[in-house]
Amino acid sequence: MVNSDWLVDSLNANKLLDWKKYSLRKAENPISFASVKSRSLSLTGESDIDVLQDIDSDNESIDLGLLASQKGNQPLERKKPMDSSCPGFIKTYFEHSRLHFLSTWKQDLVFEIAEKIKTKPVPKTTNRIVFHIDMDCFFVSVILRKYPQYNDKPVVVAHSEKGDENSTSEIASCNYVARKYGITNGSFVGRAKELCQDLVVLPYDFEEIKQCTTELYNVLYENSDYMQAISCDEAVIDVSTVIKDHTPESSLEYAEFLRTEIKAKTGCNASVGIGPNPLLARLAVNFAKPNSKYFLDDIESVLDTPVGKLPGVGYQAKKKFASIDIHTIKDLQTLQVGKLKQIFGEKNGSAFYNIARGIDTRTLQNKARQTIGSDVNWGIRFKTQDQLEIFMKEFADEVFKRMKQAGLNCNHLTVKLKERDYAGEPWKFLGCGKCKDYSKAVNLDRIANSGDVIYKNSMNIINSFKIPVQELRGIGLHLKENGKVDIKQPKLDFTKRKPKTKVANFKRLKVDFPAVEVGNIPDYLIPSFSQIDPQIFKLLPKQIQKEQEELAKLKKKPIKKRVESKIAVFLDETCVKTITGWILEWCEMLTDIPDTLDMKLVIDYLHDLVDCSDMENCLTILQLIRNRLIKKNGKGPAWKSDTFMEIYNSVDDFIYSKYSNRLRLLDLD
DNA sequence: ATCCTCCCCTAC
DNA sequence: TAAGGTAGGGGAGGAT
Ligand SMILES: Nc1ccn([C@H]2C[C@H](O)[C@@H](COP(=O)(O)OP(=O)(O)OP(=O)(O)O)O2)c(=O)n1
Ligand SMILES: [Mg+2]
Ligand SMILES: [Mg+2]
Repeated sequence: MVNSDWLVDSLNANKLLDWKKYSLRKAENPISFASVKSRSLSLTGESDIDVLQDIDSDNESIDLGLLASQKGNQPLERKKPMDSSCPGFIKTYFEHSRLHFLSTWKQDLVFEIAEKIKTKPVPKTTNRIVFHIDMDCFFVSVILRKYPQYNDKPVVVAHSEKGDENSTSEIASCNYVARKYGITNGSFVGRAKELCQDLVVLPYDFEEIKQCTTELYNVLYENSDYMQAISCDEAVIDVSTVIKDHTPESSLEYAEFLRTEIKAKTGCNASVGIGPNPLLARLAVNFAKPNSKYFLDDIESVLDTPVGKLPGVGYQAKKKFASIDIHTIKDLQTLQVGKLKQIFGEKNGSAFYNIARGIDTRTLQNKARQTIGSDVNWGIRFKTQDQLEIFMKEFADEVFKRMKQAGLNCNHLTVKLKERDYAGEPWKFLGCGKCKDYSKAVNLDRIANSGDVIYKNSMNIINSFKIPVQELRGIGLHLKENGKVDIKQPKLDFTKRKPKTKVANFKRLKVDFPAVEVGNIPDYLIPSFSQIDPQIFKLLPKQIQKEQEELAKLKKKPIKKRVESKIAVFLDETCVKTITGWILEWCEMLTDIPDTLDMKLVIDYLHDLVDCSDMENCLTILQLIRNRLIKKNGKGPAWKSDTFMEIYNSVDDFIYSKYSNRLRLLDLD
């Protein structure tokens, strides 16, 4: 029941358009799929957009961003809207984002069911009876319990309190009365108000919703053989043995029993689709709604169903089908596999082929998540780099927090960016509008062990795109475990490069830590001194040798810390400080051109800092080295300045190779 | 051929 | 005012 209006809107003018013009434009310039590739979609005639954009860049953008800066006009001023340039934005944003709740709830449910279900036997895969249960207009049903006077009114749930005519607030859920007016989940309040003057807009009640979900899930879990969590208002259950007699009547009767239970526990209506597999059960629930049940054991009985109703057929696929004159399941059945694959690709092609025939062999599963990430594509407005950095610090901390919570040890970071691709303000209040999308990933070379590691790497990636901060409209941070990457020795000491460490070892980290074989702590976990190449060790200045031996004794402690936190701690500031100390002592002790191996160690270390995006420390150390090797007045032995320049140039080259940025000597001041 | 990176699409 | 998130599947096209 998802509506794609906003997507179309955002791809278009990104402006607050008069609704009538809006509808006209849509009617006159239908989207043509055939000619364009999705990346460069220009959906309507350019001239229209330009004209309309001009109209409101005059009256709207002035209106929106009014700051309370003028001193004289306190009563009249409008507050600056809370956007990403305000510290603390992230928190408020996620507290109010229904889609954030939807996603996190889903993850929680999948996790909970996955744990609980281990005690139940895995059902057979033949002769199944599968129920797909979905609450009717869930968010609305929940809030209507508090407002029974609106039961028979057209009702939606949205943030818009006043529900005024040009509200760009999105409707999370609308009841079936409202649907008669053409309102759908995902439409905008303003538009919905136009379609229906009497529309009642009610607020979210996330607490109550969560409560209902718990009740729903309890009923389903207790009364089924097996279960797959789908969302906060939806689940699939296997009832093949619960229902003894595999007749439609028995199934329907059992469905009615579940619906009654759910109604009793939640006060809300559930609908049930019944089928021999999850696909047909899913299709059946469409026919069951609202407030009923439907038995569907053969796709042939619903061949008139529009292809758009099929799972996996969304906005884009629907357009593709329309463009080749395929409208119903029956139409779809006429297409050969080859044709489908040609249009939708290998996998999707054969998926659609099977769906059209009601074929679905999937079993019910609650798969553990593999990635964790977050996106903010609303309210992203920066004027300065500082604002961006403050935001990113909060964002990185948030994502790191979630990573810990999820129990993942991620070593791979993806940053997603949206860059404004229109003039002025977008159509939706603080929306991202039509954007160019970018993403870039890095291997962290270590498990992300602090918000700071994520922050630094993110900033490097963001900066490498060279998008003016004012143009940013969306930011995403995503983490995963990249088992294919060789986990290198944390290279923050003067250690010889460690040969590749096997993935298997890395994987054990989170499950069975620290039970690693060989009777040793795995060496990729510890900046280990025992593994320093003895030859290199000998070459180190005496002072350093001694310190290393001392430090080696301390090294066992961090392990405990890791066990507790379940997160590997590879580096911390004290570690960097210690090594910086060694380097500086070494600088001061020099009496002649340094040993090449010592040079290499120092340079490697600085490269490592660059590698883990710790530019700050890298530059600081460079600066400290320079201060020790080059006098302010420029005098001093040539070999000293040569030594510094060799280090400096090497680091500069390395940074350039990685980020296409040149250091300037000025940066060190 | 197969893999990798940067996307795009879908569902709720 | 308004809160357009998130995870997984998969494809295009270049690298290997
Ligand atoms: N674009 C959307 C779609 C859904 N939801 C939320 C609100 C819905 O109530 C809930 C469940 O989604 P459904 O697709 O099941 O839709 P409803 O339950 O609202 O209606 P239906 O009776 O069609 O299931 O998810 C949302 O916030 N935004
Ligand atoms: Mg529902
Ligand atoms: Mg649902």
